[in-house]
Order: sequence, then structure tokens, then C-alpha cells
Amino acid sequence: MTVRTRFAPSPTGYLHIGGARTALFNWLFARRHNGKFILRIEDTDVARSTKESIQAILDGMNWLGLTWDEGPFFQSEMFDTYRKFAHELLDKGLCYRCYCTPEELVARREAALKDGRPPMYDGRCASVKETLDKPFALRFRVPPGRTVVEDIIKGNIAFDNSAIEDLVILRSDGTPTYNFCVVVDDATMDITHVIRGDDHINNTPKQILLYRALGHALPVFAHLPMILGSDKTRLSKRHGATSVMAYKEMGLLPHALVNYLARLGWSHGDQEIFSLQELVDKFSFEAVGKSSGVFNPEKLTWLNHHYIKETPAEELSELLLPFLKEHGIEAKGDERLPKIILTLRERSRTLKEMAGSALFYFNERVEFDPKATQKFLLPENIGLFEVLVERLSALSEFTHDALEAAFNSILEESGLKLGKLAQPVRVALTGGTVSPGIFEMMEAMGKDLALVRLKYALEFMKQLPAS
RNA sequence: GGUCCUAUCGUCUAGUGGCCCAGGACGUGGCCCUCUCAAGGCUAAAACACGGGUUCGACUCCCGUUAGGACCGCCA
Repeated sequence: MTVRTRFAPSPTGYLHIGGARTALFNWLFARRHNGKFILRIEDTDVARSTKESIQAILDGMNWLGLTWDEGPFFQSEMFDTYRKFAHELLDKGLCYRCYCTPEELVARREAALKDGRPPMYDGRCASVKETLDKPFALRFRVPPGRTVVEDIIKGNIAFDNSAIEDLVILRSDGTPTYNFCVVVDDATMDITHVIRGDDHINNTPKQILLYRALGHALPVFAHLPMILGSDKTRLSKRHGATSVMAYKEMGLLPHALVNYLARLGWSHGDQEIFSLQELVDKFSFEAVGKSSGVFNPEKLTWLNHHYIKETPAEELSELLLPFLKEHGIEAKGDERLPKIILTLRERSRTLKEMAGSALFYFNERVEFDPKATQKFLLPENIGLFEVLVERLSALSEFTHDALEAAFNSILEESGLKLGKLAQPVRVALTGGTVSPGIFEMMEAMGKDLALVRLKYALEFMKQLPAS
């Protein structure tokens, strides 16, 4: 039997971190076993589902590379199927008409909660024999007994059916409800492994009962532990960005997120870095932990930095373009870009950061940081800069090694240490005191721009009142 | 209130009865390297929630306590 897994988000918002991990584990397991990964949109709540959300989820999946083999299927297009199955159950007496109105139910639930009783449906319509001329919902008749969920992550979990209420499977407006749709879909789509968050554990016995009522074999269940925020409550906006696409906008590489998410709840010895292929080869539920985990943005950033350092400069060039554009820089076609990136990637944890520190390579004129100029662009350096401009102008090759040689000759003649020359030059070229190493930076910048800036700094120093 | 899940450094985790006075990674501190900032190398501090069993021997098995979390809709 071929493995079939599915990811079934409801389109009521963007793809969030937790959903992405669920999708990833489904995808990984399917790939690991040469199975199929199916995407199904659970949009039975017509009021809350939006087209934008569907697109946002698809975008998130595509960005992460979680490609699906079948779908996307939409539950809203399969209402007839659910109705058919629901009425079959009604014919068999496995469900019944419930004439209670939503208002009555809400009132009863609140009263029960207030009295400290379980807010369960009391089953009062279960014994109504005649068919009334009133709107009704269909409720599943939960049989007595015990239901055991065999979960390959959590182990066996037993539930007493008396604690499970007769759930509505078809609303009074004829639309089906979640638990019923899930079962009908997973059954008809031949899903072999239901992999989802462990917030669904309490739904599982209901679904098992529904499977049995439908006469269908059970899938294997795998309930993943939750992802928590720093305060150990369910991850939400309060904890920072939860949208997958927000991480794209922050300049994360998709594989960094994939690697991070995979390691959150799953492990393979002490290994931290995994290629996609390694993930596929090594993934197994035996190595998935049972306890929830706290989402740690710092570690994600570390991984991102790692992958930035490993990505070829040419590839990074393409990825960096939109981030530069945000600063008004159109760098497409700029041949210096790969070299520029090589100088920056050791010190950029995100693409956004990289773009931010690349600005001085592009802007017409550098913006002098007053503190930096006060400390380094001093009149006493005028002579030094004049010699430097002269030597550098004469260079036929503006490369790291040639520049280093030119600098060294000046240092030898003046008896100065590199730091004495490098810092003023750095300020002249970048406006500040922090930058990549000056030789690689100058090579990446190009001779023309470097000389323009050195000359400008020279003028700047000459304007200064002599101390 | 009920049902259910979980419990190793701040965080992610290794550990499947002796290899553990508990290993790795992120983060944090120190040192080295150094033209600044990084990167890199070395190094330090940092954990088996608690109490009972079982066993020659428990981080590992069982039971309880405590603490966290999730769920209890004609939402998904």
C-alpha cells in the first residue's frame, strides 16, 4: 500500500509556523516512503474562508518547496458527498435529527459551565421518534464503550465514550461540520497517515467512531507536539511573526526555515544541519519527540546565517535584488554584485541585513557618521591620503592583492601600522567605522568609486579648521 | 469544571537500565586571531521537576505529587 498523507489547512489566515511544520512532516513522510502528499483546503466555514487566505497558504507552501502531488481539493466543492454519507448514517440509525436551536445550545452550555458541569450536549433529541416540521441538524449517535487512539508518536490513548458528546455532523443549513468532513475526505482520499498537531487528539476518538460508522478502515495517527511561544503558550502573534511569508520578507532563506522546523520536535543524534535530501532520507516518527517545543528565533537566525554563507554568490545576488530595491537601489545587471556579496555574507544573518549593509556600495555619496569623521578624518591625515590617492590611481589592477601591496608600501615608508591608515580609509569609503575588510571591499567597490570617495574625504579634511 | 497530553542546561535536543559526577547546538561570558565589524578556533557557566517504588544498579521502567500545555461549538 502506498503512503498517502495530507495537509488540510483552513483558509482563514496566512500559513503560519505551526501549520508549516505540520505540512513539512507530512511532506517528509510521504517523500520518505515514495508516497503521495495531498493538499486539501478545509473551507466548510464559508463565512470565514477567503480567497486571499487560500492564495497565502499556497504561496507559503510553494516558497518552502512543499510541493503537493494531488489537489488542492476544496471541501466546499464536495458538500454533496458529505450530505450523501450523512444521510446514509441517518438511514442506518447511526445519527439522528436534532431540533435544538443554536441559541438554546449556547444557553445550556453556558449554564453548564457556570454550574461546573461538563458543557456537553445532553442527547435530548436522540429519543425523538417522529419527524418534526422544524429545522434540524444531524447528530452522530456516539455508542457506549471505550475508544482507543493508537498514535505512533504518543502511544495508545484511551477515551471513555461517555465523555464524548453526540456531535453535529450536518448543520441545520445542510452544511457539514469539520469532524465529519475530515473523516469522509480522509476515507475517500485513502489517506493512510493522518499527521497533524496534537491539539486534535481530543477529536480523534470522535473521528474513529465516525470511521467505524462509515465502515472504513482506520488510518495511522501521528499527533505532533505543539510549537509554543517564549512564554510556553501556544505560538501566536504576541510572540512575533508567525506567518511563514513574514520570514521571507525578513530575508530568511526557505531552507533555513525548513531545517529549523524539522529540528523542532524531530532529531537525528547531534546533527543540526540537514539538506533537504538528508531530511527525506532520515525522517522517521520514532525520532519525533512527544513534548511541545518553544520557537526560538535566534536559532533560526543562526541557521539562516549558516545557509547564507553556503549559498553561491550568484544565487544570492538574485535573492538580494528585491531587498536592495526596498532601499531604492536597482542592482539588476550590476556585475559587482557577487563580489559585493562575498564581502558581506560573513556578517549578514538575513538578506535584509545584507541589503542594509550593502548600501554604501551603491549610493552616489556616502553619508558620514559625525562620530566617525571626528575621530578619523583629521587634517593630520591629509598628506597620507594624498599619497594614497596617487598610488591607487596608478594601479592597473584594482584587486585585493594589488591594493594590499600599495597599502604596505605606504605603511613601510611612513612607519605606520595598518590600523592607522585603514580606519580613516574605511570612514572615507563607507562613512562609518564598520565594514568588510578594506582590500576586499575596495575591490568589490571598484576603482572609480573608491577614488571618488577618497578624494571627497580629502576635500572634507582640507575644509576642516586646522587644530 | 471535565477529558487528554507533556516533563534532561534559558531554548532545541542526545540518551531506550550500567558507556553519564549526563553529550551536542543556539544564546551568554572569557581568551586567541585581527584594519573595524563579523566569521573562525579554544574555553567557561548552565539541566535529569519532586516523592515513592522495581532493580545489584536508574535520566532511562511503574505509581503518585507538582507544574505547564491542549481541547471541550450547528469553528476548523
